[in-house]
Amino acid sequence: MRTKDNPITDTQEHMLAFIEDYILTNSRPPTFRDIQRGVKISSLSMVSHHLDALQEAKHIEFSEGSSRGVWVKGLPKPGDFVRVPMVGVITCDGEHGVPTPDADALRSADDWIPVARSLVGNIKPEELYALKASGESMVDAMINDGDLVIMRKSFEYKDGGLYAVLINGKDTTLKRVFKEGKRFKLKPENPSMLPFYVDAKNAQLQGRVVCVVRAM
Amino acid sequence: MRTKDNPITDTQEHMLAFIEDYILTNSRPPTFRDIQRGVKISSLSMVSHHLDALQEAKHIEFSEGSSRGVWVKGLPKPGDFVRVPMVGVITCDGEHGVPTPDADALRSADDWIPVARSLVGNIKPEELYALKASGESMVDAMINDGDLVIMRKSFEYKDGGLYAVLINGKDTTLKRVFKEGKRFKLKPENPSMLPFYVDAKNAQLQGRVVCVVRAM
DNA sequence: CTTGACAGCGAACATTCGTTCGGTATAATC
DNA sequence: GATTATACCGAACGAATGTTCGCTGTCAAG
Repeated sequence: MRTKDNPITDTQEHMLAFIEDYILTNSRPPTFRDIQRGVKISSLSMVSHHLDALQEAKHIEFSEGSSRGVWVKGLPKPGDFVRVPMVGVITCDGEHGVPTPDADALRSADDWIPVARSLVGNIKPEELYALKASGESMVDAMINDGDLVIMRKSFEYKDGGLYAVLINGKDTTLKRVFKEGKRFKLKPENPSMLPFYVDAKNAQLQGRVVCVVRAM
Repeated sequence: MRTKDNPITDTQEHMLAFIEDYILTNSRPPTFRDIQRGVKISSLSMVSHHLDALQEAKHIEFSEGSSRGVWVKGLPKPGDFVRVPMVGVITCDGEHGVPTPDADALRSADDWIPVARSLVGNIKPEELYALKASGESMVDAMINDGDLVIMRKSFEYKDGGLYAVLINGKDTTLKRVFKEGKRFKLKPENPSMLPFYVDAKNAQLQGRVVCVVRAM
């Protein structure tokens, strides 16, 4: 952490590491006395003094308020993320019922996927939900079996976009969608599968793909 | 937020929203008096009373310590994420120099991508860095132009994995790698491109792809 | 050796913060 | 109307927390 621009002592480096660790563990900043105990600093005024030095060196910052106001710069903040409820699995190949979750279902979801806000922009969290993609039908759209797909419930329709489509009010599938007159063309993005068509009145676009995440 | 299991009053709902908003804004929990001011609660003891009710209803939780110990359940915590430094662009098609960042470069990176820890497992943050993929050569490996690729610096080599390969000590490219005798086969995952070969002693595997993220 | 600068120490202080408790208003019950 | 229960208020208390300040030790310059 020590750079030529901002030389800090070993003790201050230890303090920095302790504060970071404390925040990561306890989800709130430590008090001065927590730091004193944790880094074995003899005097409380020394803690204050070293914190001043660390602030001078731009390694930490303080909140206006008084207690527990220290923060390690660059550490992820709760506001950097959106909790996206993991709602279920969506089959790309076949059609299975994955209803759009209503507000209550979203709130009571057990699985949450934290997604960086920078990935989804300024969308309200209630607008988002996550599905695990199943099947091979979207491989040409770069969506693989097992990928996590972040969906947005409301959107402007754009021809050729990726949508979760509810068909006949009971089956949902992930497809690339084109509007052709009064019907939708649902196109699996896999050369071995053929597109199929549904009447617009029987198809409901439940969500639009805004983000794809794949662990390997 | 109100459910049949845990009915809470309107005031308590407001408190919950306020606390969540406060944490998201200030990166630390509010004090009782912050809540009192924010939700316009007449008495401090009422704040305490309502917080008890909210804890009873399993909507919030308290830390052991005393001050600023309230947390809204389910809210993302700093420890849920790893900061991954955004190091640069890696070309899939051609070869361009993207050195593996050393520890100092990682620490001083300006761009950080927060990645859910659940995606990268228990890897130490220092092991990770992020690159933006450029080019079309990996489309069959589900990596598209513009995708964010999370790399791990140390790894067990597995034949056929995706790696950032440093060639002749100066050019780096993202390829699927196979070992064939004393040389590596670097295979672009694009049917229109041919694999090519480099001597193992001239190729260094800098990192392995552990996660791919794509905003749409 | 003396002096001065400075880091470090520890106690004391002022503010913040969570908790408690007696009193008051409101409303339902008898 | 009297009684009881409940919600509510506000002040006060004690523990916590950040800040300050005088004292001590160390070490180098004079």
